[in-house]
Amino acid sequence: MQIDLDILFTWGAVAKKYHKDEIIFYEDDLALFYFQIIEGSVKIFCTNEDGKDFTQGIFKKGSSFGEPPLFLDEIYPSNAIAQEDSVIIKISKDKFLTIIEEYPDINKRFMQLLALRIFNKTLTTKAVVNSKPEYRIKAFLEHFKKENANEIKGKVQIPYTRQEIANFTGLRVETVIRTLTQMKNEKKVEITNHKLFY
Amino acid sequence: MQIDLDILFTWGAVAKKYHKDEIIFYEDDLALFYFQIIEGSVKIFCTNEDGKDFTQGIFKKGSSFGEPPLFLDEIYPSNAIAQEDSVIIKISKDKFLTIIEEYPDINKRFMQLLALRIFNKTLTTKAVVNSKPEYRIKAFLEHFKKENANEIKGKVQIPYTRQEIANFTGLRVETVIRTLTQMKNEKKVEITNHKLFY
DNA sequence: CGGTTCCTTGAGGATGATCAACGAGGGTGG
DNA sequence: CCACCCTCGTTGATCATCCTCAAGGAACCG
Repeated sequence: MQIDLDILFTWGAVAKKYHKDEIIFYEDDLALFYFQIIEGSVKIFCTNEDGKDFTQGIFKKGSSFGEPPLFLDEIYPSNAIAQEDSVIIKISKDKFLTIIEEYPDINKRFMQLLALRIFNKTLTTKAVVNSKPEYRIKAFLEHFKKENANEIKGKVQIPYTRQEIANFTGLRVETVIRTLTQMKNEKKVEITNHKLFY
Repeated sequence: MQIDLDILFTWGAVAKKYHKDEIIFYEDDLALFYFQIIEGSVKIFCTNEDGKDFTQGIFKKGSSFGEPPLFLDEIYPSNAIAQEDSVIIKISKDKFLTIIEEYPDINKRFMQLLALRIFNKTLTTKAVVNSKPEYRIKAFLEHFKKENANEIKGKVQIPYTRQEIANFTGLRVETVIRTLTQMKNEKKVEITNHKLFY
């Protein structure tokens, strides 16, 4: 949970429903609100000139998203879309910034959150700039495992389609599939019944 | 200037000289200090398995670098090297975090700094994941111009070698050169006497 | 002038993208 | 229970392009 719901509502936040595939904000929109997910999930992505999507991140229940531009008077560098029917709480930028100032512990947690985002983006960039598909996919799997690090031991099922992995890694579906079967033969991943484990 | 030097010294910071090409920290080192450049410049970079470097950023006089892991008890995801003989002020992580708590305006500026880094990294990732060399280079040039945005009007000279541009974009030198001459023919950049203008 | 460092060009090869087609599973309605 | 559809996974053939390797030229500096 990012900011306590009581606090958000006290300061005048409102919850809004979004249908699956509804756009929450567009690239180049000015950032005017702080968003926090109460129910559902949100994908942040960019589209390049030839229509290929790149997934910058997926955010789940309890997470906030799209905060950085709020601190900068900037536009969004990516789009946000509801991946499923979702309920999202919104509060204006000004109020959000005030909350950040009023509550030192929230402030501190945001600093850590931003630092973590940078850390992860550094790793992502490093992985993605590397041409080799296997390296990119391994980095993606590693990252997923770390995020859901309940159990370091043992294989974890990867709950993404090949297409989604392609969008995360900047590869094409076919390349993802071919690389994964290769990795399977080399025992680097496990595939049972089309389901992927790492 | 990131943190006022008086404050840093009051809290027990020390300045240290680094020679050109001296490593300041290595990837996988635990982050123990806050660094701020008094004189010189620092390059943050990663090296991938086949020895190719990727430049994550270059920091100049007055800037801090390598802060995100301080907030996270994390290791560095990249290396830092002095690009020239430099003087860098160091202060322990604990003291740095204390300063952040004690001075609200410094806190605020750091929040903005981290937000800006995320914003830029989002753009970088977006550019780098795109296969087309021209797009990657254009994004790099755009970014440089924005950072040094004294004069939006008119061409700016790009003070980097082709190799450095290659390291920023994840391309090979030859590809950078060929793409640049192509862009020159299409009047997208200007090249005079091997010097590049955008 | 000799030695670096950087820039440039060409030829060839490796590999990911593209295009086209098909297979497999799951859900729905008749 | 079956027929249909829709999404997801898979495979093969071909293409485009960036990388690689090799060589030489240009600028700069002591």
